[in-house]
Amino acid sequence: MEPKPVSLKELAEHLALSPATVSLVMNRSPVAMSIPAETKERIFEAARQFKYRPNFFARSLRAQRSFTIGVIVPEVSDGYSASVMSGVEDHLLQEGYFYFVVSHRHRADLIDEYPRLFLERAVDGLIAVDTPWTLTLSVPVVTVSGHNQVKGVKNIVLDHVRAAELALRHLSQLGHRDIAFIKGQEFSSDTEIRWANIEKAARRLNLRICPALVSQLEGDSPSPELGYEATRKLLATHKPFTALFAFNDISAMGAIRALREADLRVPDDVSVVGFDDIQSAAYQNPALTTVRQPLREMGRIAAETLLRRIRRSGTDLHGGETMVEPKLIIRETTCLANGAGRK
Amino acid sequence: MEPKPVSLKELAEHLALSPATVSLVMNRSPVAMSIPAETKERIFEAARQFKYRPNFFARSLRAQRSFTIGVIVPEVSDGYSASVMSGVEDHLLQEGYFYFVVSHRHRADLIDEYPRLFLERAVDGLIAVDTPWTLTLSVPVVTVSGHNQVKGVKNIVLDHVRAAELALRHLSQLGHRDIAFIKGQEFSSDTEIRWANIEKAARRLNLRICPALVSQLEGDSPSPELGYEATRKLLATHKPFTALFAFNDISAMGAIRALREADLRVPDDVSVVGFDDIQSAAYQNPALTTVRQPLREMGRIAAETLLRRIRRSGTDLHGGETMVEPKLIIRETTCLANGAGRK
DNA sequence: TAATGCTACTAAAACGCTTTTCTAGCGTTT
DNA sequence: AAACGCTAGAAAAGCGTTTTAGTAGCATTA
Repeated sequence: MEPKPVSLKELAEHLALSPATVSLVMNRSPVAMSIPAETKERIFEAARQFKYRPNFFARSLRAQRSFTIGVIVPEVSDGYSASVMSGVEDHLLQEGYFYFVVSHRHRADLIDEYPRLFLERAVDGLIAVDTPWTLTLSVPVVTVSGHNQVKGVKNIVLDHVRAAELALRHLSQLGHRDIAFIKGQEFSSDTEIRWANIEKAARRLNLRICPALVSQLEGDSPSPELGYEATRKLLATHKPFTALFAFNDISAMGAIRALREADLRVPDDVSVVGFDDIQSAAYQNPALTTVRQPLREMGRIAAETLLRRIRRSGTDLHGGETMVEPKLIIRETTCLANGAGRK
Repeated sequence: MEPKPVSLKELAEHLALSPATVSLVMNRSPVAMSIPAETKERIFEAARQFKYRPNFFARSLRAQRSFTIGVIVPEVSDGYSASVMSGVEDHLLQEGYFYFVVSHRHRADLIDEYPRLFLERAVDGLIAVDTPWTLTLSVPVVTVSGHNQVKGVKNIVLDHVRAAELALRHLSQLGHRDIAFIKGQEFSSDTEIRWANIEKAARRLNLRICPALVSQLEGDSPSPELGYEATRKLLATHKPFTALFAFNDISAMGAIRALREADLRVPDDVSVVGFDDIQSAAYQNPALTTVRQPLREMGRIAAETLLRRIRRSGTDLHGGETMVEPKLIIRETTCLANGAGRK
């Protein structure tokens, strides 16, 4: 049990100095220049001895700064958000900031309410991960995978042009022509841009996208179940395909299970490409070929960007994007398209 | 952009009342009983109109309460911690609390320092997840999977007796006698108790544990790589085994890969049992048989327990445990032991 | 008629810090 | 000797609340 904390006033009293002097010295204020080294040493020594810690609220109340930021994600226990948070944390703690986390679970009312609550808690800024963002707040905001151009809000995004290109070129080079797709949920902020770029890349590569071979994730559970369902629908059309590009690794896992249940071998009958490269992707059986997003890196960049904006508050609050590059990780779920059709 | 927030004093001025009155009414203090309903209505109306929000720091400074708790985990992006946090968050936000998260990544210095930082930030309590805990602090502490009996600290734990029993009885009933084990890392707080109970359960079931068939996770990466390495060591002994009980699902995934590479089929040649039942366990290929921990539930219980303690601060701060029950989830990685040996 | 009680509020302290402005005492310059 | 400048620190305001202890004015009671 730590002893009852000592206040600045008590410390000053013990030193026979005024609180002002002690505060000035402790904060290494330029005003304390004229205080002789000997006195300063006495103060530091006493602070050490009594384990003096400035009261956080008193300090924040004065300074109107909390050294706290808010992070809003769809769901903490989702691997995507968690990876980003890990990067955010890296940078933030190192800079003396703490952060609050909230999960909105795609409920529109919470997406609206939580930023307000953050503001009430006087956060110095906030980071929205994979969350549709439309507000301009009185504190800096940075998004990860936000695609709205909101005044003053900076988006950290993946280079989706390149991501689509990487995946489709890979499949195309393996000889795949009949490619099925699983799009993300409506509410997922990457869904739209990702799909638009897939269409563009397909056109460039002369691949035809068959509408019957496009399925979509539905529901907001972060489990592979959704990919499983989406793939069952694809299978139900009885339209043959030799490759499947899933919205993320989680849904790719569900897809593989659905394919297996339909007696289709992966990759021999159907090649599968995931997205994200989460931890367990490499340890799937077979190991998942996927487009890696540098999620942790994106979190770190978001945190850096946010702190920079907090520090030079006022200046350069123009929005815009910072792009990071995807990388194709080829593992075992893709191979040459053999005879085209099946069944 | 929200308008500049209005203070209590300004609001009072506008109403031609004193700040005290407004505060009393806003907080529904019993002292405000004598204020006529009409005046109260005026106050509420003005508050609504000006979007009055009490300044968080000023309030906390006065009340010495922050409505914030600290959560310390080994690593946010690890599925185990994330699931627990999800449960913690559920309860906390609903009760008007926010929480800070920090990851110590098994660095002893951080395990020491972060609680101090939390205290500086004036958290009302804290939750330690899968983290060795020895401190008695001035605020309530609850652990998830902590096994030290620390004065005043409540541990939320799994019923490890039953967990070991469930897994070993299952394997035993399938005819397995040569069972290999992967223990957790030294630093993982469940490692010791889990292993002790496995030994006990084995004795009860008349299973002999061969020391050569006991491997251990090493390193602090949260990836399946560690289970892969541990299994390679097991394989290197050339001692035959027909079943493997891994420390968690992640390491089970690595184990399965190592077995496959050694041309061993799962489950035909070796049955594998995991632990935790993380999201993707059901979607492994083959789907993982595992001992489910109700992680989210444990998080919720931890949060509830903590808030209860914060509220009746002072009373009943005795430690002790709250136990939750595991459940065996039988999927596809276990089957009857065929001919005993192999190779 | 004086004491009592109620109603509808207010005054003021306190929470613990930061920061600007001020000052007493001393030595130095002109 | 008056003016100035420096050193070493102190005083005090202010951040925005909460809360305890009043109090002015009126009606009721003894």
